Amino acid sequence: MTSEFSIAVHTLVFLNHKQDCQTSERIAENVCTNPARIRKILSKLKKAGFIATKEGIDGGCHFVAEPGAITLEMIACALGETPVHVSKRTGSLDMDCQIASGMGGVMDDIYEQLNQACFKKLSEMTIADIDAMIFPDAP
Amino acid sequence: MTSEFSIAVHTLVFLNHKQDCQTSERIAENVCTNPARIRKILSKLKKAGFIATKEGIDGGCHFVAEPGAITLEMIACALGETPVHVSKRTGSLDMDCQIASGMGGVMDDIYEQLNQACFKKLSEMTIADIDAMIFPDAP
DNA sequence: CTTACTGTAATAATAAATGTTACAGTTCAA
DNA sequence: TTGAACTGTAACATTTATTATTACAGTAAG
Repeated sequence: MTSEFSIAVHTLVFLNHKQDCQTSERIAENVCTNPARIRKILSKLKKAGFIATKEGIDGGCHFVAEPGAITLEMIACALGETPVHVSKRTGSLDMDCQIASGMGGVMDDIYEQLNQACFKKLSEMTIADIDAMIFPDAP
Repeated sequence: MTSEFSIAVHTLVFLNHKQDCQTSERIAENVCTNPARIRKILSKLKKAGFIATKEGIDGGCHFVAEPGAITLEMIACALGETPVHVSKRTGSLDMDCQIASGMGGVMDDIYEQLNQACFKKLSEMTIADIDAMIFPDAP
């Protein structure tokens, strides 16, 4: 998982809380990163239909979805995140040994299962849930 | 998850299959990496009691545990792996905003839950299971 | 037509993972 | 008792992935 995911969740919680239009600069300030990175992430969140953006002066973005309906799984998907991933495969397909040639695929399967387990967990949490963790005394 | 985990599992399957003593060089060859890396990982697997090593000429290592009793969770623990981790935290504790100061901790909790889900999955797979995937026609 | 934004790409900097080299220590056997 | 073939471990180099920075074209409002 990259920090894009943390940033996206943070951003949505922020936009949900401040209902008015926010600029990428204000969001970046709250998240502690730079506006260009925020805009790149906003663009994916917009494609997924979670937020709406407005260009030009007085532009910015705001939350347009139902916070209780947006799960962290949906966000991770919108970003194309893979919670568990390993770049290097061990062994090599063209080796004349069932272990050396087969372990790469077997481990891929296992990581796939781990990802499914993660997505299942993420599907059980919504932006509304996170908001409630940050503001436990809200009405 | 780093590739150390894939290498460790591959190594244990390899050692389990070849019951005799194997050098780090042979293992490295099968895994497609270098002997020094293998030795570093073997040292952790040894501490966990999965293998025994022998120094000096004619040295090497061999599997000493019951393949059906060694789960992938035990291996991941022995290596100190964290399946899901994000280095950067968003926001900052000293900011005067509940979201900016609180999201870091909330996301840490979530990643912790994902890790638990992964470990649970990993606890359901043993070296014997992996061996059976590689050699489906074994007795 | 100027100001304050978004959208996006190119590039730079930083951090993490992996590979390489080196060498002291161990064991065995000639 | 010396040398060959290993392990164990650390230091360093390289590669790859992630994050930050800069830049600029496009848009909307006044």
